[in-house]
Amino acid sequence: MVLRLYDTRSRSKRTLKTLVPGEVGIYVCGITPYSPSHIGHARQAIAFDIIVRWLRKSGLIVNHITNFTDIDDKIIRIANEENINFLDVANRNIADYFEVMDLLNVIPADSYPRVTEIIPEIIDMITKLIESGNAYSSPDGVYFEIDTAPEKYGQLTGQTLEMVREGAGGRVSKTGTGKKNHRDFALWKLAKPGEPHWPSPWGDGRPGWHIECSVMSLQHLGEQFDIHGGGSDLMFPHHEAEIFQSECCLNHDPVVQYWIHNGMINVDGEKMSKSLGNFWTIRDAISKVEPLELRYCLINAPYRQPVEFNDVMLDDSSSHYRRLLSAYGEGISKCSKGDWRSSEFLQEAESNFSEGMNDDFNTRVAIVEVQSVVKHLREKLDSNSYDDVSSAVSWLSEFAGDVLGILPSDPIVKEKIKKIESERMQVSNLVTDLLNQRKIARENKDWNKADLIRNQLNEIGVIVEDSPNGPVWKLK
RNA sequence: GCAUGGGUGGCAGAGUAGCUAUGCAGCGGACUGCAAAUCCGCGGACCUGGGUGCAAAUCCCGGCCUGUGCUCCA
Repeated sequence: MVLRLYDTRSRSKRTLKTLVPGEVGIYVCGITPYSPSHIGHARQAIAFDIIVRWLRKSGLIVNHITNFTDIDDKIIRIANEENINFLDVANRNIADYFEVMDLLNVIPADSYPRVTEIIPEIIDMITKLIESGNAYSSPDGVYFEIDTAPEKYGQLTGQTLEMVREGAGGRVSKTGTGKKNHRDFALWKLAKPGEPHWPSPWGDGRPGWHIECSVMSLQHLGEQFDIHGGGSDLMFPHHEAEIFQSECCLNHDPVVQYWIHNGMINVDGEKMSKSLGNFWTIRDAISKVEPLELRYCLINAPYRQPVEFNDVMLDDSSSHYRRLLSAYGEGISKCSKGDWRSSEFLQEAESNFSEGMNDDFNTRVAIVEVQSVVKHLREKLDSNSYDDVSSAVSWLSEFAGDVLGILPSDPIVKEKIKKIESERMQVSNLVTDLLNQRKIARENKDWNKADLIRNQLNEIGVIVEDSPNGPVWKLK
């Protein structure tokens, strides 16, 4: 089967053909750790997590690199405010990132390079860019000179030099300083008093924002590599700057074969941002729902679309998610996994699922198939046909679990079931007693008393459901 | 202003020419004393004006609305 992905540069879906057959290198721009991670970071990490999972599932050996920009203006500002070292700010937020990503079931990248660990390599690349005539040193730093490679402008956003010249309007004047041209961007910034800095041939300072990614991708993935990803808000200027740097330094065109960008999160129809006050950290969200419910919510739309996020959306997706998990949990507690390939229905579901994923990682289509298998599983559970239950469970484990990452691992599911069992045991006698009383009341058609007992049970956290085979109860 | 996406039922959101998307919500039914859970069924949509086609939500042109980018941003 052929995997097609949407390439921002060509603005079309292209068949994935890797530079080295059977292997794929993917570089994803990570976070600037100046504050605890928000759900936009979660959406991005989950989107690329699933992309990587699917590439692996397709038989490719994946090398996945995600970076941390652990030095920047905002990190410095916060460090100064709190009177601590800038690395303390970065480190605590990186720790937070790893913690929440683990909760969200994001498989770690193969490497997480940090800017502060590759300063010599950055200086090397800047040196090369000066030697090749693409960069120049000025009184306040080193800049990349756009006019040395004008043909590379606007490859991702479609803008031309003229457009920016005109459209920049009032913004042009405030960018000045040592630049020859307002469109040039910084490779090395000389330190102002009190700022963290590293020595360089051009004076003490620190790297500009874009150069790190060119250096890191080169280091880990080579002079040319397959996929470069990131949020759509990074297309300009960050990723276009990377194209200038990498291609001019390495003399390859293109360095990156496929550019893929995830959509933003909207709240009330607008991009989530701190200034609008419509901001959710990951911890905000997972204080309301389980982490995997959040994960489920964030893959409801294909990765390129904006995701509309609010309480209602979160509630909606968690209610379906619970249905999925309860059917799955019931399934694995009743029988071991079988072989889904023995079922025609499940083969069909697999085929639809894979077709969706191969069409630019369409998780929405994939979820529809998951929903349909859950429905199928419910039917089989209700009719006690355990061969079918065990094959459906194995399908879900493979696709909803391994590929989409929305199921907890079986030990955790079983642990949870066990925990619930033991909690049940603790109240079991009391509940049985009350249920007997209720049974008698119901037999006497004393509905008031029966409902009173049900309310009483509800207060101690027990939900009673009357099935055709008598009452079933569970803990909230 | 320029660039680049999008406008599908109450909500979310697939679908690029002919065949029920799907989920949540709603309605009806089964089951129930009621409720819950589960199952079955139903209704309801393709921004607008033209064009091409036997056939258009789907292709082409115009209009309107809207998101994002052009400054740090996942």
